Amino acid sequence: MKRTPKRTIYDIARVAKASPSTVSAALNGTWKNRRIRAETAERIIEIAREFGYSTNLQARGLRTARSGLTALLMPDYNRFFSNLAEAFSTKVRQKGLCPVIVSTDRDYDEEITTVEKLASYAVDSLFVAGAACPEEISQYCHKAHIDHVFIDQPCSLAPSVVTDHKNGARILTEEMLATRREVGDKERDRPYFLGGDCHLPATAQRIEGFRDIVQQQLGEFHDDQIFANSYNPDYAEEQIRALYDRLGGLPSTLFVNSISSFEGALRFLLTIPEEEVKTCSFGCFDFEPFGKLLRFPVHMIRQRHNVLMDQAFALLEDKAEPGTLITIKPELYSARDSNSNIIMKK
Amino acid sequence: MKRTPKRTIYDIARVAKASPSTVSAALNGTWKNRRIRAETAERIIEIAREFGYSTNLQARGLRTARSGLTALLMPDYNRFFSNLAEAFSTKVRQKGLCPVIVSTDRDYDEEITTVEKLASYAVDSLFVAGAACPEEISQYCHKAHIDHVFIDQPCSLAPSVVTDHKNGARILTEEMLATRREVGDKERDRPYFLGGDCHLPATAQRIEGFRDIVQQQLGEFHDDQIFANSYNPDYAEEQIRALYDRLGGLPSTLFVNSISSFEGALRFLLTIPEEEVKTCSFGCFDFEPFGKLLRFPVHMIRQRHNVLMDQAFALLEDKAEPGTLITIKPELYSARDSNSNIIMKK
DNA sequence: CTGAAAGCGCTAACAA
DNA sequence: TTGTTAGCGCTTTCAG
Repeated sequence: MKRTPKRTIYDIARVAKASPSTVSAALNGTWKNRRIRAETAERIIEIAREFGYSTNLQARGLRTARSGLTALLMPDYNRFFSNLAEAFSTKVRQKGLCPVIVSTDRDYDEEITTVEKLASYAVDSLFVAGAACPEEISQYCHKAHIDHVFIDQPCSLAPSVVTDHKNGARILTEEMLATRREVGDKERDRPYFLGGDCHLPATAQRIEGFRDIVQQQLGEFHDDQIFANSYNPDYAEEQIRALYDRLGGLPSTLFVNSISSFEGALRFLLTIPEEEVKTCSFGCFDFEPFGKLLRFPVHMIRQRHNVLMDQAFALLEDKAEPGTLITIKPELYSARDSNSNIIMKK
Repeated sequence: MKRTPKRTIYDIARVAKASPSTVSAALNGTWKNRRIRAETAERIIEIAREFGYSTNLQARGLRTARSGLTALLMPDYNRFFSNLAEAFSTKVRQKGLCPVIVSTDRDYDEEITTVEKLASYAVDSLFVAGAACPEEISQYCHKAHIDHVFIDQPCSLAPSVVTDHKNGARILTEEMLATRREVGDKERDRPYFLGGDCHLPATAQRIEGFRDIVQQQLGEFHDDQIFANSYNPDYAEEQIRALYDRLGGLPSTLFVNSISSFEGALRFLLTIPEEEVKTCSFGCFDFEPFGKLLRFPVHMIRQRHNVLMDQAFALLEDKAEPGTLITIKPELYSARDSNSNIIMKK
């Protein structure tokens, strides 16, 4: 059954009446500098084709101390990271390299051991998205001489590319205010911010942007307009219910931070009449295709996964300085652009 | 800056005053059979720890003609495949191996070249999900002596595990019928099937299951209850609109095949009053968390990605025969179980 | 223009 | 109980 004992360059060399080194050079393109006769090279390449030869990448890797593997480390396969993974995969394959994607479940130890394992395979470079412990990872990579870059969650010891949360929040807030209908009640006409964790940088920056615009356009802002103690959908559900009860209705403007919080809010919204829901101008700092298909308008912010990835590759190629931080303004998906029968101001 | 010229077993051997082979054995567990003194082994392991030693996996791979890499090939990162990828990743890491996930965009050539590349890395085994060309992939794997298994899209030349579409459709149809409210109009009370491609096996099997139950419970069935010429959302949108116009309202039971078709249907549903939408019993042969958060009941079918993956691993471990086909009954997410204010029969 | 030979780091016979 | 040794398949000086 061993019909294919796997050909090597030695087999080819024998048939081509050339030496292994010549074959090697011919096959991997180095033959121009080795001044090998084009004719010889072509002959070798032809034989290799006939043999169905393919380079043993482990052998090459052992010899060159590289591997042709490019790795992406990420927490899980939620929509955003899945999109990142897809962009990554495409890019890496275009370069003729092999993508290795490992998810580590936001687990500190898993992240470290995974990086160690990847180093053992001599991956050429490492992309780290949404890391739990960026600094440790970066330290290890430096020690192991692995080029690396951070995405979404920055690291002070390496180049990073992240979403511009503050400006994203500004844009979203502006759009919410531009499309809202005031109800004439002071309390209900104040914009509210729901969900996320204000102790985490991403949420904190979004709150900043939100506050900026609110203050600028409405003149005043109070901290009790913010409910940001958890990403948990249950938290969002509770808070919006409480708010609804207190105000005697929905606020006219609600900034929902993340899809999970939006899910919680939606669970509450199911319990009140559709007409009421339609009176509120919603913004969601995250993107979910189904958001366009609800029976009320929702503006959404989408992280540009492709741009983030492109920039990450660029940072690596340019061998950017450790501290380098690139921020990418996210995209607004305005409910105004949906072709739905949603009701808005005017 | 080359502070870490990377330790090898030779470095350890020197310090431990042992031979490289002893070190090797001690470090990879083979030392029991090699009858190495426990004391020696421990000493070696200790030194390795101090050195921060880690095995060069490319060298080991070259020597053993294996790699410790386990690969998953899939079309893209949609929800289902992302879930598969996550299950895969977790399982592989548990085994101490390294997952390699490559998406090939449903491209025939990409699939083949990717398999070739993976073979060049001597991956230990290959999981292929939703393949465009299963047979070719399998042939190549056989030639290259790579253990492989197919998921979702079966292959006659290798073991496969797929979803039981027919029974899934039965379950879904039963649930839709059990929860529907008839409107008293003969035409509108016939169940309809929307979306998918009846020339593809998956859709064909779902139609079979749908028809089975409809015939069994309602006695009659006509082919014009089926609209299955495309997965495109636009197609679904058009067809449901036409149906609505013809019937003078929604049917009381609608089986929507796949999330993309559901999206199309939803676009139409946005254009009619909520009260009308609530009169229809919807089923979707796919799972989407937001489906539970709509303002009307939707029963959903979810492929058991974890079970599919578990079975795929089992097939490989048992070295299952080439023709082996395992079918997995999918899961029903009944709208009856959602804690929403949806309106149903009774 | 081309070949010989060393060696990447590891494992597994085979000796001892 | 341990050491010696021969490669795995490739790339890369160095010598022609």
